[in-house]
Amino acid sequence: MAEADSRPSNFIRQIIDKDIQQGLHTQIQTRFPPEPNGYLHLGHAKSICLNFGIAQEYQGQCNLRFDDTNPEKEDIDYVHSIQQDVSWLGFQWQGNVRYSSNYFDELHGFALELINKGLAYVDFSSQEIMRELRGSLTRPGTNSPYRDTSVAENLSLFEKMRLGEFKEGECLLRAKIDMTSSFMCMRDPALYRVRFAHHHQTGDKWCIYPMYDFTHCISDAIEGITHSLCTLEFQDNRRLYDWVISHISIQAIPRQYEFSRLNLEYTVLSKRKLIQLVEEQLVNGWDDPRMPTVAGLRRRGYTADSIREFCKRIGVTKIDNMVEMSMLEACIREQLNSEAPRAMAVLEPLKIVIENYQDEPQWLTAANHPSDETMGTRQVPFSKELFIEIEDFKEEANKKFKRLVLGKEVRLRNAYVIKAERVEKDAQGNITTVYCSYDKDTLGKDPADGRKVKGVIHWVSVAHGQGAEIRLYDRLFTVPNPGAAENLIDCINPESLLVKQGVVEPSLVTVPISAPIQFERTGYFCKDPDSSAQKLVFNRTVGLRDTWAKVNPS
RNA sequence: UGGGGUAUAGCCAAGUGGUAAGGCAACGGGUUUUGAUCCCGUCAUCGUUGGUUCGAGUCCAGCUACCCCAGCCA
Repeated sequence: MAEADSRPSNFIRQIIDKDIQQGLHTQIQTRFPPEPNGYLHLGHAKSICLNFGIAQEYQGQCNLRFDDTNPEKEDIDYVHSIQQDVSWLGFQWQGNVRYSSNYFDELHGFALELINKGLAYVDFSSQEIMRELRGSLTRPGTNSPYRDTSVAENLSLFEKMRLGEFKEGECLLRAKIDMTSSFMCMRDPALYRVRFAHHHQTGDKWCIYPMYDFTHCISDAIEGITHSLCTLEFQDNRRLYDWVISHISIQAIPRQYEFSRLNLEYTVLSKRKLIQLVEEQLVNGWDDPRMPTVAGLRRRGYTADSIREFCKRIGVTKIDNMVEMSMLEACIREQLNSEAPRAMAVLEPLKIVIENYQDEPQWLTAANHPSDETMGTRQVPFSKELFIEIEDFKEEANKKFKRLVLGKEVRLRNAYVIKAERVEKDAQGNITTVYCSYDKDTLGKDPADGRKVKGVIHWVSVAHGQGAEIRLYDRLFTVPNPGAAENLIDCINPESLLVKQGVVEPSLVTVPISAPIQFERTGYFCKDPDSSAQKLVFNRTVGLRDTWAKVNPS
């Protein structure tokens, strides 16, 4: 892939350039901070490419940090899959994997500092009361009756929280900021809540867990993060991020910058909705090839290169966006066009018999790539009985149809020119066999008499072909923006997965799992992990660009 | 009706006061034993109104549209 790329330009890099120019930093430090509550998807890939990409470019470092402050939603399986996906995408984090939970002791200490400064208090208001006192977007909030509890009392209360003396929901630690702020997140936000939950990293050590807004900025500061990059919905939270950092005793001053999250047509990129798809079994797990997850795309046949290229092409801005699927597809097609060896496979077989071919089967030589000779050749068996695609034959057709037509000629890819002589049909009138003749002087050359053969079709020898299950994927949803729909299930595309029982040339039996391959005239495929010695299974990664389908929709 | 943000082509996106990059898509044409690839060509005055300036996508003001915020989620 064209990696000889010019350095991407975006507003974040411009900020960093300026910071460096002003001598603010000697080294750039970023972080990728997923919550381990699901698999990584393309939206995360965008963030990963941004954060790790910036670190690479500026000779800095990027940390991988699990933002694991909510044990009820998180799971160790996710921390494993996330590490695997980041590595697969081609990035290496600095040192060990970090966890926000690594800092629970320090976080606790900073909470005590805020209490001691009279900037945090324990509130026993019910959730309903608290919501009422918070006010609304246009109406200021009202101070809680617990707001003026003494420091000593708060210290004691918070310690009791930590010791498990209060029930979940009974109380929480809040920052004392401003109940009239126009930033809702500044109206005395929660800092710690009580949760008697087992944590995948800290076990049962804690029964109080810090909130995101309190944790993230401090974790950034502890790790020496210089530029903390997140998505647009955290813009308001930046005020709280800065407030926390400036009211505790910590040296580093990380700065938060926000960019717009990725939206892709005909899919969803929200962890909540992806979890729904998996849990309600609308797809076959997180790595279902229809999923926009890194695991799903990988199984589908997308390469890490192509995903990185995609992230480069979509850019980084603060503009709400909806990227077309064609952008993603162009990235994988570009790479696979140059790298995938070619082969022949018939998805919906129709038998043809070449009546004047009386020889034994012969092995023809076929190029593995039309323009890259270094990819070599392979042998393809040719015999009297072959399979071609059902859609590649018509009894009659206009001249625009460049395939096999009764009484006309067509080129068999890598082989001879044949002519359809007659058809055989079953009782229902379906064509069962097409009888043909071949021109034995057309192997590797045009007919000597100068007649032109317009079309080329692919084929597989009946006797040598191997049966294969071929899975064709289409968009998961029927609407461009399923995320905006009332009900996700209503817009699931019932034809997002079509299974064909096809036949493939023998060379495909031995291709490794997940290696890319182009089925000529059909698309790019890869062998699925479901394949076994008894059963071949191929996934279609993406079809070939098809201008014929556009002028001739079936 | 409060606050925070954003508006450049069908989509993504450069542009940082000097006369609108690039990619995707689309549409023409050429090559082709993949209706693929490849090659050539076509495709915008910058949400809107006004102002400043010799000169405005870039600066200023008003207007409009869209997104985010009232979790003990992140």
